[in-house]
Amino acid sequence: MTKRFTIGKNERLKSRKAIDLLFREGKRFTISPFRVFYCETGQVELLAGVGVGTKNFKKAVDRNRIKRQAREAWRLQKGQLKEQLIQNGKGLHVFFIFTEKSLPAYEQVFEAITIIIGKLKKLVEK
RNA sequence: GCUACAAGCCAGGCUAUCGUCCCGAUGAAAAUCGGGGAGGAAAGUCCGGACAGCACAGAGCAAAUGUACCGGUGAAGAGCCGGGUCCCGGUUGCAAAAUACCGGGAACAGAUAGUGCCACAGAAAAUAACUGUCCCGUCAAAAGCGGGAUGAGGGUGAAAACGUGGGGUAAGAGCCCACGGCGGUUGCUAGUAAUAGUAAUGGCGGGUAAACCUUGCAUGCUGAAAUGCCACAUAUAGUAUCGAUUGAGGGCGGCUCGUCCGAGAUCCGCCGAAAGGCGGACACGGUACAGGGUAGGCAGAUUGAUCCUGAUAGGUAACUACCGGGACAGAUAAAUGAUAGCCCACGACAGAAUCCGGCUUACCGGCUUGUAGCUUUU
RNA sequence: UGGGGGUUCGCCAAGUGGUAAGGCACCGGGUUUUGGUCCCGGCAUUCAGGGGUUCGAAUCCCUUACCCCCAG
Repeated sequence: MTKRFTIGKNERLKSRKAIDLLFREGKRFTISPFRVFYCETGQVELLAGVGVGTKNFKKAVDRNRIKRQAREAWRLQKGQLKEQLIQNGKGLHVFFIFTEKSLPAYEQVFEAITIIIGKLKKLVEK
């Protein structure tokens, strides 16, 4: 119960192969600053990753900041989605890509992740 | 105390909760506990290395690229320190082009090795020609014409054939002389040297080498996604060629020696009377090509020419030697974040990816030291 | 990580040391009853920014900024 807000090594999308597969064959949708790729898997797991393009943000500091904000928002809100997956016996790979060109506020990112998780929950339910 | 400049240092702090990467301990595991976790520029990639692979395992020449006052320093450099020469600015002073002091700058080898270029203007942009001046001839004389001498007088221009004065001459010219300027050669003195001073000698034919170039020196090429190992995986593995001697010729970073490959010939086997023709298999190993598979892990890889600091010694200094103390992240889709509170100067530029030494650029503000100026007090 | 190229008027661009071509667009005038077409004229004081070499830089050199491309 206390370890719900984690984002450790085994909860991140790490394999290059899995990411390539996700981009090639996964489904996708766009919600304000993010484009989301997702793909259901057989094992019970929930892996996530974040990316920011060099084209929109030239400075590494800005890219790191957005990735950290997105990861923080995901960490705090993914609990319910994971419980649902465990109940249904499904797994899910998710990848976020930031598409805006200006630096966002943290609240903006947090709200966007809330909406995305709501949508993912509906998709899992089907 | 204030202002300006230069150099160096710091780069918000603390507490709580949640979260993250690495290391250690406990544990069968899950996990828990403890410790550590971006910079002065981590950046640009402008230089120099370390390290690794390939080539050569050699020598010489050429090309290409870079570089260029001298000495030192350092692993090395286009870095740093010191010195020289030239240029610019300031101060003192009646006066500072050359001379005193202070500060700043310099891609400061060569223009008498050669080639090219120098718009417009100007007679002419480097060799002359044109115009002019003077002499002679022609002619009664002048002009004109012809022959000869001469070289800066010719409005320009960024730049005009060492400058000024005198002599000299038919007219002139460094043609000669005096003073001054510039650079060459030789000698002496000082200095490690660049160079400076001085004497003699023989000159004074613009600029541009960040135009080509010449001279000296340096450099093999490619970069950690390099590279090595293990596991998985095709495949009881496809094609070509090699694993005897000589050798036209060809390749090896361009060339030569050198070295490697090599049609053909020789050799062996078969056919054939001979000439000649065909073949040198399989297996194993090497090389090249085609196709297929894998794309996980470990090493490289984070302590090294290390950095900071104190004392001593050497040195003008950069720096060096030695002794003592302290510090140093290590991921592999990639770690430092979020929330709340308090304090203050209200927080800039900005995020490691193989590692070091420099340079350059970005930067809110604060502190220290030095120099100069102004003001106050003694 | 390593390498290559570019930046000239509002847009497309030429210009390889000597007054910065040209087209489109724009502005003014003419022709026409009006508009279009056509004709004439105008439009770069800073050639991405800074510094240097040169008598003289868009051009040569150094440096900074931005943009594009390539290899794996």
